[in-house]
Amino acid sequence: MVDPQRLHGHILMRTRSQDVTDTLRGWILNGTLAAGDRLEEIPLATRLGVSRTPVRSALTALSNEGLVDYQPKRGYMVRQFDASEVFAAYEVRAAIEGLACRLAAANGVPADVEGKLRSCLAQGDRVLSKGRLEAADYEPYQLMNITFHNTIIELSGNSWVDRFVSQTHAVPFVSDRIILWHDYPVILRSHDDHHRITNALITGQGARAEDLMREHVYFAGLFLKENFHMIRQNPQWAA
Amino acid sequence: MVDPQRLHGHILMRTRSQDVTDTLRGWILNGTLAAGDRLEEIPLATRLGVSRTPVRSALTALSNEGLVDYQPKRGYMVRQFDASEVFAAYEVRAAIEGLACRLAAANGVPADVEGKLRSCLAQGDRVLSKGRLEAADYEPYQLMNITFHNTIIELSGNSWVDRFVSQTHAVPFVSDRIILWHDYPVILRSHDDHHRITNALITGQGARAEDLMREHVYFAGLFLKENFHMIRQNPQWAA
DNA sequence: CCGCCCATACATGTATACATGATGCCCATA
DNA sequence: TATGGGCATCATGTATACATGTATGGGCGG
Repeated sequence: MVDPQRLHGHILMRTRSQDVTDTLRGWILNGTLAAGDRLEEIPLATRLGVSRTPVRSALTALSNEGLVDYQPKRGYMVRQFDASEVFAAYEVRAAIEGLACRLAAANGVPADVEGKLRSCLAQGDRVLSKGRLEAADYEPYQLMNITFHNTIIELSGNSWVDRFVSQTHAVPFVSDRIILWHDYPVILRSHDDHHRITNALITGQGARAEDLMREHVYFAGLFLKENFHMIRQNPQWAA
Repeated sequence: MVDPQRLHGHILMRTRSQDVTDTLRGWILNGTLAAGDRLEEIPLATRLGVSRTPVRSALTALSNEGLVDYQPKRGYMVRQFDASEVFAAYEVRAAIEGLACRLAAANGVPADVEGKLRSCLAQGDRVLSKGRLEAADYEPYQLMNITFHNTIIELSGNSWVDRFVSQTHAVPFVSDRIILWHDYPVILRSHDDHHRITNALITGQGARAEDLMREHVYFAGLFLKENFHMIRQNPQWAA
């Protein structure tokens, strides 16, 4: 991926609007701002030490991302996502990431990408070989999982796949960054999917890779749905 | 669908920012603003008779929609979509609308929705029964086609499907609004797909409906790709 | 006592002034 | 002549003042 900071030899500026957007998105995703909270421009501007302008810009952006609801002259509100909407996002993700696998298999897997995938597999194997999960393993495993999925998406060469999957990630609870740690066998099986998907990709079995990925993502959504209420109440159980 | 103009008994205001956004989007989609054109705030503001503020707001929104490229301190540019990117959008649309069919079939088709679909079929049959296409038929056929697809998307009950398909439509040339009229047999076959899809939906054949819709949309993309250069040069051939 | 209406307070929408970084020209120098 | 640095210009980023629609609360009528 091209470094988005550099282009034409210039170091692209980072504007306050972008910073504020990222900050507010973070606050929404990590729960600092709860669903239903009103987002008032002046208090936010004061809190962030900027004027209303970048705040308004950020709210517009977040509204376009779908994270906040907007009504003219009535302001912005942190959007409420219920379980069915979150699950619906996984359904779509399953279809799109399945497509990504099919395309990736058709494109063929270059040696360096194969190495990257195998490295993800090895890392997951290492973590899971202990027969249980420890807190220290959460973050590395998350990163591995993100890398694995992103690698395939990138390999698909379809920018829309990337764009839409990114959008589904920008929703509380819908993310590879969310993993439920309390059920070791589920994670074990999930990582076994990674093995089979990699195998299918490398051997050019596009349809098989697609089916595997669809189920892989779909089940993650199903599992999340079943545990949704629990997670809402105890966000620390997910990471 | 709920009337977005009304909520809580209020008639929602329309802001200049929204008007400007819609105007500029229109100018981009209909070619008034060509790919690669720089979008400068002050000239646009002058041209539209507003200040820079709503223009900036609109440009931010269009940037989030992906219609314009943005680089901090360097401004906005109408995005260039090449043939491969346009085709990539159809690939994704095919996967998502296929999913919509599967979900719709699983949900079951209420009588009124079935009536709507059958009415679309009948209208298409009527237009095509003449054995050729006349200019006067373009717009009704387009509207029928849009209605048909939207009905299924709505029936899927998955808001993300709706959202993502809408996003792919907001790209020059990727739209049910674009139909290539010069090849009657292709349209005839396309409408035959509509018949089979409806049949599959009503009889609850989710997998069949999905496969049919995937191919239906995929082929539209393929056909567009093959004729892309022609259309670029003669936009009037598409409608 | 309840409900409606209007006035006032306030948040958001818009315009504009000011700050800052990008672009391009000019000229000095190799 | 080609190249590179510095300065002027201008578009964009931000702050703030002003305009306008919304919502709350108190008073009036039923």
